[in-house]
Amino acid sequence: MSNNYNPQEIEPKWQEQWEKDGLYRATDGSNKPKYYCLDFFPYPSGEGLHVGHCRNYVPTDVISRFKRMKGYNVLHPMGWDAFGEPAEQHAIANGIHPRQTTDRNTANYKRQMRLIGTSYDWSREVDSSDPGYYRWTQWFFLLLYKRGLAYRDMNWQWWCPTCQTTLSSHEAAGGVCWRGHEGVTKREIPAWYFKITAYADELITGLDTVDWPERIRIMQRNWIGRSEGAEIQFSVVSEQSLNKEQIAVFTTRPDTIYGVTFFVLAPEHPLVERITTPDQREEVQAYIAQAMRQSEVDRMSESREKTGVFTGGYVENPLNGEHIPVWAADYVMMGYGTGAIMGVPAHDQRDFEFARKFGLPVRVVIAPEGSSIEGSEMTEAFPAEGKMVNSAPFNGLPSGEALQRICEHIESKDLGKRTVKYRMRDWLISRQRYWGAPIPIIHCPKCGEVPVPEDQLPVLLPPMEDFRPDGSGCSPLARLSAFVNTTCPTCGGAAQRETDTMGGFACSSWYFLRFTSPDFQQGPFDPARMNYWMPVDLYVGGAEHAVLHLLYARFWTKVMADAGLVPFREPFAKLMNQGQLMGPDGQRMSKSRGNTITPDAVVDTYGADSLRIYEMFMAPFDQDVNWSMEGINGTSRFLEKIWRLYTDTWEQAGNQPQTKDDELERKMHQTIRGVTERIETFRLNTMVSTLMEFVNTLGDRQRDRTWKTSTYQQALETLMVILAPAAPHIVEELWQLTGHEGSVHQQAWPSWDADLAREEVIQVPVQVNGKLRDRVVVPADASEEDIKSAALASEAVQKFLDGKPPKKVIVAQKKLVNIVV
RNA sequence: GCCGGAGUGGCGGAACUGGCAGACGCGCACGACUCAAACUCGUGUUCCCUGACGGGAUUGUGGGUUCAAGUCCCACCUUCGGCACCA
Repeated sequence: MSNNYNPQEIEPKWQEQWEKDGLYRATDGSNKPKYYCLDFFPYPSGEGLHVGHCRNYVPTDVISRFKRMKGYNVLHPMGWDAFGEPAEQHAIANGIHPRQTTDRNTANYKRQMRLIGTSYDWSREVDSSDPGYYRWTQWFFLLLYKRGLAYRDMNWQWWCPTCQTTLSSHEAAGGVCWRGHEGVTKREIPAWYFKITAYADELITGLDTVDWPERIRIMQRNWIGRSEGAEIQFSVVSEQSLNKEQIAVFTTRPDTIYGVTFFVLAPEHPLVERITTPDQREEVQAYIAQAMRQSEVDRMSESREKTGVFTGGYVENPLNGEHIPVWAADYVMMGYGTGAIMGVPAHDQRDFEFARKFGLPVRVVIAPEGSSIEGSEMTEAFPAEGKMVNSAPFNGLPSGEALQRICEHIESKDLGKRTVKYRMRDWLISRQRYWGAPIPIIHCPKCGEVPVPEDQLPVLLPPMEDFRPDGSGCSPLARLSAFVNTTCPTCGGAAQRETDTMGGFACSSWYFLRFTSPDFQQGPFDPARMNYWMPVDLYVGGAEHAVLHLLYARFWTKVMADAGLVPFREPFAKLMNQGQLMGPDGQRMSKSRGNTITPDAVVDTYGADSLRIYEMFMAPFDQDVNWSMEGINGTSRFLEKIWRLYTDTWEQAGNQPQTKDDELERKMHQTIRGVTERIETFRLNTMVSTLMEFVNTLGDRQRDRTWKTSTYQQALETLMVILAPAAPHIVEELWQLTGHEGSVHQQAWPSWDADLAREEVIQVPVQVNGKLRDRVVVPADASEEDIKSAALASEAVQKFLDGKPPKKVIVAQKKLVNIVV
């Protein structure tokens, strides 16, 4: 046992052996407790993995290995989110079919994941672009359709001219498509939607039942954007007093209704046309034309200066009968609420800016407690609560109470009602692209929309030579008459297939279920196995999916629960987000910046175990950190030190008489405790430093030549086992070299003895007036009284007492003594 | 603007419920080994004063609570992320 540590030799050897032995297979129907540890479904890009991705895969692997040793039946699967625009875009750019590039990329990802020693159960690998998989994605589409949660609508859509496709509002956030292309615009196209808004409330309340980072839960709540308020009907003032046209506004502040001094319609609002008076027509039309020319993005980014135009029309305030001028202005959005607002400049900052710009009156109806304000003198709106003024029957009430009273009044007079609005829109699922799961719908001239019968699934994505989008607003599939032309499943007449495909987030909204039974043919998953494994116990991935995938998957799960398919309403019990790993230059790693560090390069120089340990050691799991090439030297040295420890001392350590080393034994139990607790709480950086301290202690024994004890040998045995999750290869090799049978990864995790871990003597710091002056050493079982007298007896302490009697002596839980003079 | 996280040595970071600030590692300096270097090992390494003993200061800034504050409270600064005319 004298060869050198050579990770490049031993790592592939063990990876192959583990694979052959099926060491990481999850067992269905075992009576062990289960643990489902899942990584976010990766999209296999052509660039392959860089060390930043390992920040996700290494920790989940450590947890999985640890849980197995703790006696759990662990499901730790991996698969590919293979459909989607990026694969197709790449294929178009390089003239290779996405099937080929996808297969090549997944093979590369898999190779790299093996390279870093992950323990995935590859027998459960799934690929969302495989017909055996997307058959069930289509099946779920039909489930949603049958439950009234999928519908086709003609509407203005977000459109990315680069991707030549429509986008969901989530994917178009900020005017930049989620692939990073700027210039997202709107286009009127029929498209399919999922009615996620039907679950808006439960998507908020469900967040209270899961163990997720607060940050993500807040982001989801904000995204859904629930606001309570009232819809209030204003009637249009017109010559013909019969048949007064009603126009509703949504407001969260019905208490400010007496402060309405103008009324605003979104430029797209259908009423604008009708309410505009002849003398204002020209001006209004010019304004609308100008507003419509700008994309919604420009309208938002321009934000500051308000614009608008008076229509010449008036509406009547339903509470006090006042006639209020109606304006059209683009700070009101057609897509939210009713597309119309009541302008209350005194109590809303946006309305205030608008009023000041156009010289509209500002009427205060809520005064701050104990003072008064004057509309003409205000420099900003007063949005807070206060006391009602200028509000006829409600004057003097606190505004919060007035809000309720006004709502009651409005409801009793049938002028409106309390409602809840959400910022979140329905989920646009149509993509006018090739590389996705075809939407399983047939358009029949006689029967209308007809779902493809389940026994005819999957609707196969047909092979195509040229699948470039043509800008027609239709998917390239529309050019394939053999695909499009079919017969209606209901009437048997000639009909056409839907040619849109589903966006990739459909595929990833249920994949975690497929892993429980990837071979199942009678449904998307085997109910028995799904019941055993689900929900996911630990879900780990980047925070960038906070409102996309994580919201969609929760939505689908709730639909499945309502359909009786699954017995839970939240799929991911615990979620964690790894911190980002930046390049050495502090920039996000990317090929174009040239700062990418690949696991291949690192494994080649240092080995996978060094990489794994460094990934954990460099920073807390959820913290952003820069890669450092010097830093990894340290973890590499750590493993070499361990290797030498065994090669130098193992053989003789095994032949020692039964001599004990109490201090080392204590350190060993403390280490087992430390490592166990730190893995369980995901503090993997300090788990590594705990192991380093232990190895340093063993190194001290070797150097001092005090290592020839049976305790030392026990310590070496223990070290292999507790290091196994973090550095699986070196430990497996040592396990074999030290003459053990089987795999170290199948050993039981050791327990610690609290008595043996306890120190016999303790060092108690002594402070005088809060400043450290001395430390006294006392037996661990000393009473507080003993500690106190030992502290007072200290020479250094006496010096600072300067003969004066202590005013107060505090002995804090045997941890510290503070003497106050 | 609003919401959330984070500010600790030259660097990454540690400090569980308020109780020895700087664990562990990197880097650096000196020493041992070597003809020499690398590796390895040892010693030191927050800053200031001191030859030393020793002392003082110190967790972004300012205040507060407490016997005791990196940790709790208030205000502010910086920085990173999210949202951003959502009525």
